[in-house]
Amino acid sequence: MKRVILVDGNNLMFRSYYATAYTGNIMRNSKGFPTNALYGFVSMINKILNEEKPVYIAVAFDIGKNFRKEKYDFYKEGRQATPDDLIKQMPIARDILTAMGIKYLELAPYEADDIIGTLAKMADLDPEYDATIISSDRDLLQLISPVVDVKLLKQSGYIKYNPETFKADYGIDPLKIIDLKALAGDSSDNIPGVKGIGEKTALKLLQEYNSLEGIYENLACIKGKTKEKLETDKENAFMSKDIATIYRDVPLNITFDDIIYHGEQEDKLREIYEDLEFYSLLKNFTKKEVSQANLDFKEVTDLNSLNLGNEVSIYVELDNENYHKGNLLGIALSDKTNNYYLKPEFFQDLFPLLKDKVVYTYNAKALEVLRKRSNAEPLICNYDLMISAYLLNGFTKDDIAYLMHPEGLNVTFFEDNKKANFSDLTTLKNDLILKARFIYNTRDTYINELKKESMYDLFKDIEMPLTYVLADMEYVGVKIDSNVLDEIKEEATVKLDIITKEIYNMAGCEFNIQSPKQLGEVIFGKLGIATGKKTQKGYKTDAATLQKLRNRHPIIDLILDYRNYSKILSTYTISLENAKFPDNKIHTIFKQTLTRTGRLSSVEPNLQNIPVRGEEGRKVRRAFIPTNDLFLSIDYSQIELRILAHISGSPELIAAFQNDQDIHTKVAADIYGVSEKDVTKLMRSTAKAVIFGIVYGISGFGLGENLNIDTKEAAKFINKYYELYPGVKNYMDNIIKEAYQNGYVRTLFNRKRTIEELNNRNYMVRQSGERIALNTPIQGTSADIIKKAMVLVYEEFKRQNIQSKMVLQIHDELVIDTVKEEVEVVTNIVKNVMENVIKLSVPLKVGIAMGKDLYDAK
DNA sequence: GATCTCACG
DNA sequence: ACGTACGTGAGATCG
Repeated sequence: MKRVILVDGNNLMFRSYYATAYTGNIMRNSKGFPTNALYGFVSMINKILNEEKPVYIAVAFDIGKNFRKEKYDFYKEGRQATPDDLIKQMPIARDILTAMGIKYLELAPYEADDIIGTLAKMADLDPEYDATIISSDRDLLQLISPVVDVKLLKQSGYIKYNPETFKADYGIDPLKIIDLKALAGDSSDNIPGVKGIGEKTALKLLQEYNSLEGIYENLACIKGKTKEKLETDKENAFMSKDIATIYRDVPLNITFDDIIYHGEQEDKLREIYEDLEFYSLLKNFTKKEVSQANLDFKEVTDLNSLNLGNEVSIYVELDNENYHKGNLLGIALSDKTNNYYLKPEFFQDLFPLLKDKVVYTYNAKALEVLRKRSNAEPLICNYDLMISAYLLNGFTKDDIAYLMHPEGLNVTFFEDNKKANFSDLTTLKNDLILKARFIYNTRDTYINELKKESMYDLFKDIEMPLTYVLADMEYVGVKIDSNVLDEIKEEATVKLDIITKEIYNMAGCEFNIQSPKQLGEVIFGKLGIATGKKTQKGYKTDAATLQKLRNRHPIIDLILDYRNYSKILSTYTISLENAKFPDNKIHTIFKQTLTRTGRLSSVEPNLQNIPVRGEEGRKVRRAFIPTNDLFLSIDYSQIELRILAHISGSPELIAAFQNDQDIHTKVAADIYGVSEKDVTKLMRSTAKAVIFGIVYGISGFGLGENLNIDTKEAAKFINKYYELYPGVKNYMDNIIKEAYQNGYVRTLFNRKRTIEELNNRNYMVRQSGERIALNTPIQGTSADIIKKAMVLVYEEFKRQNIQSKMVLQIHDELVIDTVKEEVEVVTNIVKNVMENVIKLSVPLKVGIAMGKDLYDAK
């Protein structure tokens, strides 16, 4: 028996498109061409090829006029127009199939269904063949026969239907799905059916009378409203049946030999994937030939022979993304005319030769840390490609290969190189040369682009110098007292042991408390404490949910305790200890090119989320100790609100800050209409929540959830706030309008964020885009401000030969590892710089704390 | 690898 | 009727 695979291409494309379209950022290549539907389509086809190992396969598409529309004018009316972004991808799907060696079929005025129906009929008639149809469209189920089955695609996986399984599920024969539609109609195709009859009634009728014809012949036996409905819509019912019937005699003039699977033409497929930038798929190809553009280079064996021009680009490759521990693999240099490759051993001695050059690089921070590690002479790069690419496109990944591939320069991705253990030295050298050359060649373009986008100052005066500040902070690191961590670990372990036993005892069984699934079953199932909200896989068991159930059962408090200690144990003792270097310090990496707002992030480990709110967790801060004498922590007081006051120009808010009022108390007094001295704690904290929410674009519902109050009451607070501070409301409306007009928003320092979500067809996604538009200028400006402050503090420390070291930035806070003799001068410098880094219509204010460890310095 | 949960500003 | 607060990183579970 020969099996034919028949794929509903249209269905696959639509499905793939809508599977990801709602999220807002549909996948595009660097030229902005949409690729999301194609990516899903290709994945699906690959899966089919893998699972079915087909010999005969065809993919059917809709094309041109549609004969059903001719017959029935309202066919598929009311359907939303196919999005442009999807239409554009349709022809490429065909190209991909051709390159894959798969035949695709299309013929006007027929639909994909009809083509599949015709081929299925051929299989029905030819004893040598049977067929499998693949689609998520239930209409195709009518084609099921003893030799034709259907794989009906579901959200994940599929259901395979043959005549028996279909009947078991639906209670009718497959062909009767047509009659089902004739009665129940189909809103997606705008097939009317009989008004008032749905799937349930239709199935009952068909089980009794077998077919549409049978039903009408026995109309006399049918009672009541159903009968009336059937009588009224008889004409529609038969017309619907006609429309719903797949046409199975499309004049394709082919035989099964015409749809034999030929296998892929790798070069053609690769070309398409490269254009679409489907890197993960490209990786599946057998060993790619060495980078296409081979460049001439000289391998330097004697640094004296190196004769560099005035402008030089440098690229270094490490065997680890973590440059605090990675080893150097090779060095490439390019100047105006030449390319050079240098072995790692030349690294240290290279720096004196670069001293008076204008140096360009990719990831200057990594180079700088590496330089410090090898004690080489200082070098300040003038231009960094990683940073400029990030400023121009917030989605850029931290691998130069992603910038080069769209230009046809197919250097190996870091990930792949790592998997291959960096074993291919020839490719490595060649790739390195291409990278150095690329940095050099694109520099002017990027600089011009930055200027055009008004971000050159941000780049030159803030981000570039900041790279060196961050490199220094990371390299200096933060000392860890392992004894403190051990104590906390010990305590947490003991506590967890006790709590675990108590929980098991109360639950009446042992289970994995760390598994939300099992925990949910115990709380909501076994113990029946409440009717829980559901997540995708089970019940919600997060702290906010559990908090509300605290008085229902003593186990809840135990679980909250358990979670608290287990977080401390795993993330803040064990992992932190593991992250410690041999010098007893933690050297985090501050990611400078990651966030969409301009903030930094901190990884390996994250030092921006060390516990502070809860007392137990906060003790972890005792383990962070200064290398010098004490920690000084200086943080901005309510910087985001001050920025909101400034950019909204709200006179009330500005005045409040100018008078140095407690803003939460002031807003509470305003909202509740009482004098400030009568503001209670609860009123103040409610006002605080409202104020925070406003900055995020909160809704009444969200605030209600947060404060555990009624949605309407929460909405009242929000509206009251808008009334009191119309300038804020005005800002919100304007920035959103502006964002829709431009497609982006900017910070005070011109940092730009494009917001694709605003063009999304999904209302929720657009709403989210609006909140982003409203929040980004605030959060982003705050990030700009502290970044500039860091640069200025660093420069001032240098100028005054300060030995104290900036070691951490936590968004609105700087932590200085301070020499005790310098406490006063350091405090003054940092406070001064931070408060005066920019002149706003409200003063910037800082808070100062110090102590022998990070616990006290807060 | 996706999901849930929780730590921070 | 819909779903509902911005920006992050990381650990544990589970299919």
